[in-house]
Amino acid sequence: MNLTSIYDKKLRNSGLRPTKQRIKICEALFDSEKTFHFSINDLANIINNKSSLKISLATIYNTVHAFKEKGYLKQIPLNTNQAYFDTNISDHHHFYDVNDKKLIDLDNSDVGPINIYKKINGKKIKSIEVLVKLED
Amino acid sequence: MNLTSIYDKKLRNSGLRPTKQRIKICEALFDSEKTFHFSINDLANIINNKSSLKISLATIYNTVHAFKEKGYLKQIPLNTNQAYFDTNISDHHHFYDVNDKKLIDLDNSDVGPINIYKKINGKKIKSIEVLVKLED
DNA sequence: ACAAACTTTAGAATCATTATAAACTACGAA
DNA sequence: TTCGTAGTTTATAATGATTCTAAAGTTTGT
Ligand SMILES: [Mn+2]
Ligand SMILES: [Mn+2]
Ligand SMILES: [Zn+2]
Ligand SMILES: [Zn+2]
Repeated sequence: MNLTSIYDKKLRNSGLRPTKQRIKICEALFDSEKTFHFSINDLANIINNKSSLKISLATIYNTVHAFKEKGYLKQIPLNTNQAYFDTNISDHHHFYDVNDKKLIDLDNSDVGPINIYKKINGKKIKSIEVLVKLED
Repeated sequence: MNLTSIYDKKLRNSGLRPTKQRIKICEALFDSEKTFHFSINDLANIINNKSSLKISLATIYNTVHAFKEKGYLKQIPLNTNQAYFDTNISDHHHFYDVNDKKLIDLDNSDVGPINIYKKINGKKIKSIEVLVKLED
């Protein structure tokens, strides 16, 4: 089974029609071995520079949000003027280099176990994310 | 020594002139025992509802940024469309209730020690912030 | 082939934030 | 105290990421 039909199935299973735009966005996001971090504009450039089929920004926004809903992407909590996403959806954390403005993965194995002792009544933990800021 | 003259000194020591706008912003931020979280708009409402001296949004932005630079405020890393700040500048962390969209402090004592095993050459750790998302 | 539901898109709208530049204020020196 | 300068405030405009709109295009099941 080739990648395109895997994406086709992935999309169908999520209730999303496998349009050529969505397949192409899947290719840009999930073809590579390595995971990566990106802003919407990064992704638009990746896609629209390397191909003749141009995808509108609106579609890229729509698709990234849909993929985030479905759990195929994660958004990284950061104090920036634009949203950053991650194709690495495993439980993991981040370095943020404030000088170079770069994100670096911190695998779960790079961080000791995190214990939260405080409980809030009627609420349960959905995720725990650690942001480690780095400077020179 | 009253609060106003404490703020006066605090501002002078930071190289900021103690204008009536900045004193008033200090009062809104630092008079209370309790620390709190706020957006720029929250702060503008707090100030401009409870007083006859209206302060322009531009000044509030400028002052909040200046205070953040000086370390009198912290910005909280969050995926929201607006910046959130914290008058609690101690080392601490946050719950974010995704249903109620509320921030709750997690004191350092509420979180076990955090160990980061990965090192990046030439960089040092500036801060470690944990965001724990809560859901119902 | 057809109708319905879904999708894409250009362009407009929104809105948080930043920039501009003119009027105002604080402050030190004379 | 008066003056000059640097710093500050403000209304307003500009910016830019994101979302909305509605019309045109596509996919899907029958
Ligand atoms: Mn943010
Ligand atoms: Mn953000
Ligand atoms: Zn990552
Ligand atoms: Zn806090």
